[in-house]
Amino acid sequence: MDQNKVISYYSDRPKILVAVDCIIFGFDEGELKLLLMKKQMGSKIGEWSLIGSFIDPAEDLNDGAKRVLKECTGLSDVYLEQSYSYGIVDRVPGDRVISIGYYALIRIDDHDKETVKEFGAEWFKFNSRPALIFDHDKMVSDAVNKLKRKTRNQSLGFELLPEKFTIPQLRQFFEEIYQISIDKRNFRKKILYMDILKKLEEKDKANSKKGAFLYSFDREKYESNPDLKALF
Amino acid sequence: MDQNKVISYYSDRPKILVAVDCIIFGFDEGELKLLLMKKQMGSKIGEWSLIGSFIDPAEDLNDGAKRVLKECTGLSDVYLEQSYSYGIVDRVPGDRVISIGYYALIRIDDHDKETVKEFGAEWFKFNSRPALIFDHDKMVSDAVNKLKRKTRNQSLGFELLPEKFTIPQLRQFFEEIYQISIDKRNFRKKILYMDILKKLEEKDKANSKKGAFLYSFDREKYESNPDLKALF
DNA sequence: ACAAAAGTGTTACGTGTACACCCATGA
DNA sequence: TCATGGGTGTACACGTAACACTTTTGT
Repeated sequence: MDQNKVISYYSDRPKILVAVDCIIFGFDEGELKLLLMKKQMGSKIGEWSLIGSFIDPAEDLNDGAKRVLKECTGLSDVYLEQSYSYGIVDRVPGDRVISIGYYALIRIDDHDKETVKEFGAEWFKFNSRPALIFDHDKMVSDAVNKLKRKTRNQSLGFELLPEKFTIPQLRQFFEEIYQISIDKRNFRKKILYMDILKKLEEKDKANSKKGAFLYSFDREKYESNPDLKALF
Repeated sequence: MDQNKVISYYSDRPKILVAVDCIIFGFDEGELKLLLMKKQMGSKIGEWSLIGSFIDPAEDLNDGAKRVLKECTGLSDVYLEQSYSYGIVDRVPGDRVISIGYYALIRIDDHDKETVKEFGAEWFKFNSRPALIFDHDKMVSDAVNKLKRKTRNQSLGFELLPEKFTIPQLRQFFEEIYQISIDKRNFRKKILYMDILKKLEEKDKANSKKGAFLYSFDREKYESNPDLKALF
């Protein structure tokens, strides 16, 4: 028996269309945002949808999601994670398409606004986004739930914020994601106690005359103490 | 424009084989167990593998996973949840197969031992399971991580335990899943305080002369207080 | 009578939460 | 000088963790 030869055993089995859809989050002007586009082909042309693509048989799932992200934002080094797979037979009318959802977190400042525009994509405030085609609304809500869990247990929030941010900004970020209000004294106390922020010498005076000190996320310190559980 | 007609738009796109693989957990004799089978077709015949199947284009993903579970255990009303999707191009040598992992929790007492035997499946202690084919070991470790998280935040443990169980058994269950030891006084105090267990009049004398009272999970009470976070 | 597991309470400590005032600055 | 957001400290309540002895009963 030739154990090392690689043969196809399943070439006769029925195959299925596989797609990835990206739930792309951003954070800007104190609000959670979502990148969407108008559907340009197939059914439901002109309606709003997540940004996705079919997967080529020669392409890894993850690579497919990265490709989509690169195509529509120009970015390639962003936080990207698989969220959930959607496999109801008639989720896309007329074709059997399984879709794997990926959610991405990007700093809105960083990305290439031209690419987005050319691509026909648009940023929406999360709380006033349009209804989406197919099961994409479900995909979004699943992804935002993962985002909530992850921003709480891991350092994920920092992927959405700019490199330099103030503590009030960071607090606002959590307040927005969770739709709650957080005591500013306790928040500052805890986040500084965690010792995962680097205080910079600069101040950001965009929001007040006094100005708030800027901080940056200290990834090294974080690695040795990855527990953000009790922030609020 | 005929908006209601359902047409196939993507029939020319390349398709991919899609499979589901089930990570089936049980709990018995104080130990976490895993149901595995010897591969019977394709490559790697005779090596241990998760129990899976290809998905038919006319079958929902979830239904495929349910079908697999029914075929190998005879059970259809069990806890079953999607865990993660695996899509590296060469994960299965010779064919492009995307696999969606599902993990199931079953009460070992309940299931049909004959069906399992006929199917060629076998229960392994989690800690002394054999190496698995392809990326199935990764699938198992991803699933057990989800299991840990879920048994902590939700009531999931009760899906693995028998209908009636003692408090020492329940504690042993958590100790096994997390590989830690838990103070029995504190554990009892907390779990009873949560008020999600019904105390029965029977005792289980299997493990001691004195006997331990049996309890059952009170799903109704749980629904109104689904917070198990602080058990240990 | 003894071995083996079940069952029970109290205390010390740390963490979370609530809360009000001063500071710096630009207009 | 005043309006605005930034920044600070303390007291109390609560939950967690540590810990040792008694009870029951089959052999």
